[in-house]
Amino acid sequence: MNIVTSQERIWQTTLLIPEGKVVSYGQIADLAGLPGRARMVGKAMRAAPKSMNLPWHRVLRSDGKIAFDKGSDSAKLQTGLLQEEGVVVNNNRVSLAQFQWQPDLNDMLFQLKF
DNA sequence: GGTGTGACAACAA
DNA sequence: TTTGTTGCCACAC
Repeated sequence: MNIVTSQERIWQTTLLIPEGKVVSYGQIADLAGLPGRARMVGKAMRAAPKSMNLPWHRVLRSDGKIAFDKGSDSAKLQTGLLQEEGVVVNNNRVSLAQFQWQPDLNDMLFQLKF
């Protein structure tokens, strides 16, 4: 009886993404407890109401590219929002090695700092 | 309940 | 790097 829909879990997970970081659709799905359901994430983003202030712009494809066509308005908007947060976007794509969010592990490493 | 579709991912060439 | 294929699952017909 899981009354909570998949997309609600996806939204909650998406809200956890820190500024200046990005994640892939698959990663969101994974963190939301829905491995392999990357496409559901896209649908959830589309269905998400603006009022919840969802950071959808921090969600990219697995290779770091923005999910929209380069020329589209949405892609431009997303690029702008990311750059405002300090994320560098080149030719419609982001360097995941530099900006991909690594939950918990990131904090752990930061605290340990050997 | 079959079929097509989708803000995706992994893999091959 | 780009393109084509296949797997994935929810949703609309």
